Amino acid sequence: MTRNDTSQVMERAVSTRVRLLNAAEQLFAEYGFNGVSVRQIIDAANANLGAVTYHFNTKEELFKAVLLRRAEPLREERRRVLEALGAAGRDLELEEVLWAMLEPAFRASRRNDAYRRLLGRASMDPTPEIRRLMAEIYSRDFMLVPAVLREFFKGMDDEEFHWKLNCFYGVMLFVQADTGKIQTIAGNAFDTSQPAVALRYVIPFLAAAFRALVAPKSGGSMLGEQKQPSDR
Amino acid sequence: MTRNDTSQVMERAVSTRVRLLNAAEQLFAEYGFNGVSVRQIIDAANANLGAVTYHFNTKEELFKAVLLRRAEPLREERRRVLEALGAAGRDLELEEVLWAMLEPAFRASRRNDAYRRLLGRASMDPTPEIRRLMAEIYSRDFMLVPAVLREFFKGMDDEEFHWKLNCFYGVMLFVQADTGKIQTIAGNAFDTSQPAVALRYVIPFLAAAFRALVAPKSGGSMLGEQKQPSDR
DNA sequence: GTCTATACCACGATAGAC
DNA sequence: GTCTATCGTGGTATAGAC
Repeated sequence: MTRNDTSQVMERAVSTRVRLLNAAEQLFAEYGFNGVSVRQIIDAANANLGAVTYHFNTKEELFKAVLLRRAEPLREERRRVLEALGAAGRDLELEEVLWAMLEPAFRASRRNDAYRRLLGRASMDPTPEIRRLMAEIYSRDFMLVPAVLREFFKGMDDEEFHWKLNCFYGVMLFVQADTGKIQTIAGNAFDTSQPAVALRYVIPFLAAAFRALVAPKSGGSMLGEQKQPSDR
Repeated sequence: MTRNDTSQVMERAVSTRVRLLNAAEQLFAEYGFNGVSVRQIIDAANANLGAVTYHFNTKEELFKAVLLRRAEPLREERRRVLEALGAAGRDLELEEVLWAMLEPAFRASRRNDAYRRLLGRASMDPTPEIRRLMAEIYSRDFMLVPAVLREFFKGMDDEEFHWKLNCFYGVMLFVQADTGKIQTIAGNAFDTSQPAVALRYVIPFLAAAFRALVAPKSGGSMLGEQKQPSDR
């Protein structure tokens, strides 16, 4: 029946809501939240300005919806990879745990490559509203990393552990964000978009860094002192 | 004479141009280029909208002027520190070179604490215009790091060296940017604003990471492969 | 319920008065 | 050097078509 055929075509076509989410994901990833106008998004999605208000209310809630669509699958993937490692029934290596944290976030596909960059870039965005939003959506994921890694460094004091975590996030988010800065040094032929290659170099980098010894505070390490001791 | 007194007061007062630069530096550091309006800046600087056009032409050129004011002194400071190390007349340690790269950028003072965060945050900004601007202003500084570090790892192939550089920038810029993300894990009492403390932990982290061995490509490193060892 | 058309005020940029 | 008026565009809100 023609009516059936027509409705099937309608169902196969992507809804306005999803077209808006897809266009917003691409554009926010490329230009940041404040670098994209709602009108750019509706043009790319072939939609009307009011459709954004109807489906998402505000630009910020559209941004949030873009993130939420992928957040749960990513969380699930991390959980699955960690469990698969644990199922081996032996003590895990630090490198394996780092892999479980990074691989799901680094992985690219036709569907979520924009999300990978968006996640990295939005996580480094200074805007207070964006920072609040990221903390709201991803706080559980943030907590997973220290919870799992702390086991490997039980003797380490909190200050050192937190600084190493801080550096860890810098590496993870910067590689995810893939802003092209390294290409200004290494040249445009240097490809940072392949997750398997990234993991090959980032994991040994981070593993060695976490295992690094820090000189005890009392010791007179020349590195910790100021050059001019003039101001008290 | 009252005229003299008045003119001295006038001279002691900061010029509109400098008030605009100071206000813009603070606000851009906090909210990012696109997160601040010119009208916010002129309110904070007690200036008029037209004064921005007169002194800087556009918002983007005001942003550029904010960066340029501090860029040359920072470059000079890096050069000075490197030379002071070289003057010791011996082979440098990797840690000393890292210190020369990081300390001038991390150092905080009443005058440039906002600049430190602005530099880190703007360097991670995805907006194409900002990226172009940063490359234009700081390309020389970018090049200094690989030029100096390459000497320590002459046997390392380019791919590995560039990936390690990529991670290095992630750590440096994220620590500089000081976005407060780590505080959502470590708590608000965790202080990341002290350059001497940051250097104490970041330098051993990076030094160990740079020295880390990466398994050769041909070798069967389990980390480079997919999770399921089913094949073979 | 889903979307279109339109109006509102704040924004960046410009021209020109003072 | 400084300020005002104005233009096109931005995010948001709403009335109403379907």
